[in-house]
Amino acid sequence: MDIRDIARLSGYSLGTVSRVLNDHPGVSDRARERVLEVVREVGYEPNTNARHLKTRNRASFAIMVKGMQNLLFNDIIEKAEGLFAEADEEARVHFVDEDADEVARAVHLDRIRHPKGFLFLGGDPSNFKEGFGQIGAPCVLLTNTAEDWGLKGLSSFSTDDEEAAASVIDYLWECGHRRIGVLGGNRKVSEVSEHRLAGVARAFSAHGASFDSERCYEPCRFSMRAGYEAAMRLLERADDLTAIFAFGDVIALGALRAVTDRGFRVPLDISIVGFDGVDVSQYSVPRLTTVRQDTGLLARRGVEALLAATRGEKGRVVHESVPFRLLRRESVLSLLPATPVEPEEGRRS
Amino acid sequence: MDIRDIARLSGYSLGTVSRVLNDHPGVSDRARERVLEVVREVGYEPNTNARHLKTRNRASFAIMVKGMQNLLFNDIIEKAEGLFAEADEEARVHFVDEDADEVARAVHLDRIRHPKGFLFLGGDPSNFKEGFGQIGAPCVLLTNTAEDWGLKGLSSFSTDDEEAAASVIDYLWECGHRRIGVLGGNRKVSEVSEHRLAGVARAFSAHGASFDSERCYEPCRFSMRAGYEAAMRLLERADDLTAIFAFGDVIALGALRAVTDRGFRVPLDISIVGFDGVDVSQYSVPRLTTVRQDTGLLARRGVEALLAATRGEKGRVVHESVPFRLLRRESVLSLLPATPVEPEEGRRS
DNA sequence: CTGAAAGCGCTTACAG
DNA sequence: CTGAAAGCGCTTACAG
Repeated sequence: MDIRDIARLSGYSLGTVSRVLNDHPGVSDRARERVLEVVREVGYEPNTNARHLKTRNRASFAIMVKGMQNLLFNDIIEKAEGLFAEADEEARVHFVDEDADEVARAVHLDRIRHPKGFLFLGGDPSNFKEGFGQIGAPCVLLTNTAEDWGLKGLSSFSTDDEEAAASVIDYLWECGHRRIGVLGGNRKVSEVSEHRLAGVARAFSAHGASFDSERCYEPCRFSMRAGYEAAMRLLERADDLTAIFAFGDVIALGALRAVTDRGFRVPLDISIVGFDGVDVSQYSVPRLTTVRQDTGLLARRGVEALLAATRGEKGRVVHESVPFRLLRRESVLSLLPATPVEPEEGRRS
Repeated sequence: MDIRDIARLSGYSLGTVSRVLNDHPGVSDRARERVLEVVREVGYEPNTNARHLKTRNRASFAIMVKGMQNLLFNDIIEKAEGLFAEADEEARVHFVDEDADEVARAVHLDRIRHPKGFLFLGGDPSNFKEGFGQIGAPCVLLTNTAEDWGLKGLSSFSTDDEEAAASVIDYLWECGHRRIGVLGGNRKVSEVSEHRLAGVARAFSAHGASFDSERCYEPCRFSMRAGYEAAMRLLERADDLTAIFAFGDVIALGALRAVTDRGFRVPLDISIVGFDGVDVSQYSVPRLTTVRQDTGLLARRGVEALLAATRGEKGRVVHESVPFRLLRRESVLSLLPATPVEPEEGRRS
């Protein structure tokens, strides 16, 4: 069943049928009605391969997701897909392994599929610096800022990681914590952890202390298993910690389990703070204190920017951060008396 | 940059280039080498639209996923994608809302994209009965059995839901539980819950009791939030339960939180059993006792069957169940003394 | 082993 | 408003 059949069945020519199908002007109402009637009757659907071959009109959008374990991305995917659908655009999600080269994949896709644009969920700066130039389609990066990458044509929307991480440390500090361990990410491949680490260090200095990353920071991938193992390693060499700050909720949840297995209670013995604010974090026991990234806004701004770019609106490249919120739930214990006797002492290390 | 350019650059004809690209026989080594050299040099990639237009060779496989919240599917997707990749096949995942019509989506995709085949993760029998006949491409269903649907050409691989559910009840029974609540699914749209409920009822009868589904069963979707709310409703009308069996780990995790919020301890006051054996279930506090579905095997059998079907190996339709395992972890308390005085009493209700 | 040619199912100037 | 024709980038008999 192809367009030729419809032409024959409707009594109109191939060109007219095509025009009706594409909602082009210059078709009589009678022709339009007749053609649509036939189309409906036989359940005809145009062959997209042929259509795209001809129009060179990019097929759809590609959502490149770095890692399948990171629940934060799940939230964003869900929302972004909805937004694309609203705009009547197709979007296809491609999962790439956390260690794989998402940009190389995109370059390849760009060549063989010609997507309208790419929405990256997470990204490794070195991959981008290496291969980004080869992507022709518009691109937007989410959850990472590409501000300092010096890449033409790559907008990014993210949480201010440094600020957010600093606010976590400030909060823990307020609660009386001084010996704080940090978990997650990989300084070499992910600027996210680099930025968050910078925030941690900054907050420590602001309180007149300094963060010993050698001893108190343990990198790991964004999965529960990795968080579990990393927490174990951390606890091994630093068993005097009173709090752990994980750079992802999934990591925090793994750490929660590890801490428990080591015989500590959360938050009684050790407090835990996560990052992301994914759904699971509010169902854990205890509920996880965490930084909520605004996935809805992230998705919205990203999709809008991408759509605008493909429509040729030559908006300049923008690097925007969306507001975050510290969700104070149950996994952090205040080490201070309920009503501090001398509040100003709080700052002392 | 198209195949014509390669022909010109290599000094061979269009046909020869195409043959090299497709690894067809009847090309001299010299020609092959020369063409590949040029291809490499200019980084040429064939246009898949054009290729598929011509070959009528379906583009790729489609993985239709029912619901984005069900972590069980995440596991299977990850594994299935790996398997497709190994077989050098492209696979594309389509998330469809838990309440949406996955078959209608597939029918549409089948028409416009001509995928080589569909791998369904979860499925609603009424949707299948309605629309399945309109799908031309081979299909395989995972995690649900389609044995009784009477559909030609639909193979399925699943866990024996009835058996597995019965084994959970047996286990709880052994542990001395009699007042057991059940959570999850929707009898009307999902046979999965229907089968599991049948297993529950069967096990109850086997123990000389009967399951009061009116009072002790509460349906819900497969998400933590839904599990949380359903558990709350269940506890509202049946506060004497000593155990809850949830038809999904995500539901169980939501229930765990709800039970905790109602002031009960798990497993001290209420035991909880999940279903699926997803990763998260081993990181919760307490670790979740659950039925592990063998996602690796499910994915493998499913992908193999689908691949075979597209290769025209007219294997007959098969409905297979893969082995499950009851993972006894920490969320179930035995109500019996460590060494029962009269073991044969265990069967009494 | 290689080339010239037809055709996959569409869209879109170009005439009329 | 409508039709006939060219062409999108490829594959594949068919000759040679």
